[in-house]
Amino acid sequence: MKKQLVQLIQSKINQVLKNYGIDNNSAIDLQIPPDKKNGDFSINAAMKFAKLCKCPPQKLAGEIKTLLETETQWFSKVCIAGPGFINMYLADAIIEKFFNELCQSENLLQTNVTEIVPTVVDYSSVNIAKQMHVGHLRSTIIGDVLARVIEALGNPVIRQNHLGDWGLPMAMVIYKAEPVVRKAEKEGVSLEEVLPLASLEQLYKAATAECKEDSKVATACHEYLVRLQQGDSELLDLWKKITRVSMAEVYRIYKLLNVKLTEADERGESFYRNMLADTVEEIKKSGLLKEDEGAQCVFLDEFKSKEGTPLPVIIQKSDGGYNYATFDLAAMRYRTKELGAKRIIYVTDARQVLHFKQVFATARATGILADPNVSLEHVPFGSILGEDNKPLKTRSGENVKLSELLNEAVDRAYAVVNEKNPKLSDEYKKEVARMVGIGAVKYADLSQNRNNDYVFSFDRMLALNGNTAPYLQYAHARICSIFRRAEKSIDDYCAKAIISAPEERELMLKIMDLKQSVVSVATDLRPHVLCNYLYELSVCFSSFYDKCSVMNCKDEATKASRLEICNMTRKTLAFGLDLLGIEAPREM
RNA sequence: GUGUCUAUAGCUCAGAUGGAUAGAGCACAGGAUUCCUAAUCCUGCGGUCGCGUGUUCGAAUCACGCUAGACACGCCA
Repeated sequence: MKKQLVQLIQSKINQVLKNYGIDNNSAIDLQIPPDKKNGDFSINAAMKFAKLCKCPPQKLAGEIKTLLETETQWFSKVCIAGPGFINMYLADAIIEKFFNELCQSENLLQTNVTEIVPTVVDYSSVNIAKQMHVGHLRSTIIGDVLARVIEALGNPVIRQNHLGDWGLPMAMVIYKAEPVVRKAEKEGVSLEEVLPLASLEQLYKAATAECKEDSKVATACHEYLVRLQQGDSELLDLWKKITRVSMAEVYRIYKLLNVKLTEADERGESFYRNMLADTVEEIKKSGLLKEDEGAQCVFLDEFKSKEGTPLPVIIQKSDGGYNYATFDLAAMRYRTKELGAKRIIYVTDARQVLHFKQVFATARATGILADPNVSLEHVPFGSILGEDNKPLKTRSGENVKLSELLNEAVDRAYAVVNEKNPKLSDEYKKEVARMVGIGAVKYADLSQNRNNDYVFSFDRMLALNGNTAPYLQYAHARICSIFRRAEKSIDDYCAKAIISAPEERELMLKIMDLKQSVVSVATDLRPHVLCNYLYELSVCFSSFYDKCSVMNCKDEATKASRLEICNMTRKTLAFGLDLLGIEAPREM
């Protein structure tokens, strides 16, 4: 509806501007006035163009208004307010018309794909032999939402999990784990049993400590690294086993989090290990590679450190090894060349902004991108803080394990479900607790502008009121409850929607506004815009629920219409929540 | 030292690309249930948009300066 409306208004404005000899090409911004009394939509074009036309904004607004008023099937009222705003009140019939069209549509987004952009989303990026902790939460869930949203708009999305699965830390773990693996093999015990991720992490920590104290261990680990890099088959075999054991646990958490990453998306650092030398060669061809203090570096003018000294991007270390910049460059080359990416999105914490600025600039300057027009976008996010406003840690100063945090959320959610709806079966309560608890953690994160740090609080995220997952889920469950009462199938209900109350009208308009927020998330990569929309939708629904009874509605046509409005609300909510990777129970 | 980000109601936060009287939730005060889940709804209270200068018909939003905080700045990722 909005698209047609914009076109209509645009043509009217252009008609007026033509009289002033102005050819307008800029798009108008159709706004929703903050106060509903000022209409359904408003434009400020008269003020914008007043200067160009050398004409007072009020006069210009009047001329536009006169033209708009002729469109009686669209508007019930058009008026001028304030310094020259044009406020438009839609006719109920036009809302009904477009709403019913949406009801018939297969796709809630009514996408007509014009431009397909193959997109790589690089997120989660867990490390092998380390348990997931809070630090992994944001990348994992924000990246997952972005991938889902961009995909929903019709673009092919390639998820990439850039695992930390190579280098010295891995050599150290292999060094320590080798005897354990051998023993298990001899005894025929499953590796996951004797060497779960937690104990792998212990081995890594032990190795780090030993390397510091004992230079023999450090040397041994370094030898393992060299053997690994040379492709020693025994060590590669161990490496592979450790990776699988480690990732098995990660996938348990992905599943709990409802995150779509799979083994097919794994492209860790190890994947690029044989492309690094080539990448360096390619960079060398650009003539930008310079040796400095023994390391191979690229210096770019836009990056200066203190006192204006140049800031390098280190491509190859003085010992011949590579570090993360080179892996990222090799990955960019692979993604543009082999995966055909036109857009690459990196979801990492805000501390890496400089790194990505440098790596992006290096990639463009050295010409290693197969497609120089590829859009490279870093999506930074702030930290999760504890009550003390410092990065969230346990009392002993350790990182908080993600599995423990999620378990606590589910436990707390269970307590609430148990209190609020004790009649449910225990099995179902557990199911609801999982959806609500996990949903709450995810929603609390996603609903915040990702740029900022936020303080983690179970109490706030599990609140039943306000902008929280349980509030949205409750709205969804209430709708399902109505359909159970009405004994109608919620999955294929269909009726004509008509407006008989202001709450219905507002809810219908809100439902039709879904696409705008989804498009905004795909463009600006800020999931909280969608959260905000879903919250407002739920508020509209709750208000409707209160004022417009469905079951006690005597008029059959109105009742059927309200059921349809409920149906569309539920579909929209469920769809939006699914884009956020959050499940919505039908009863809670 | 240089750079990036942040500062909006008592608290937690929306308001990017300039527009109407700056919005929500929590908290606080009051009200609503013979009726679909009250896990709800409605009303009220609450603001020098960190400070200052500038640009503009118009600034929370843009520019410059200042203050406070977080983070980053060569061989970790």
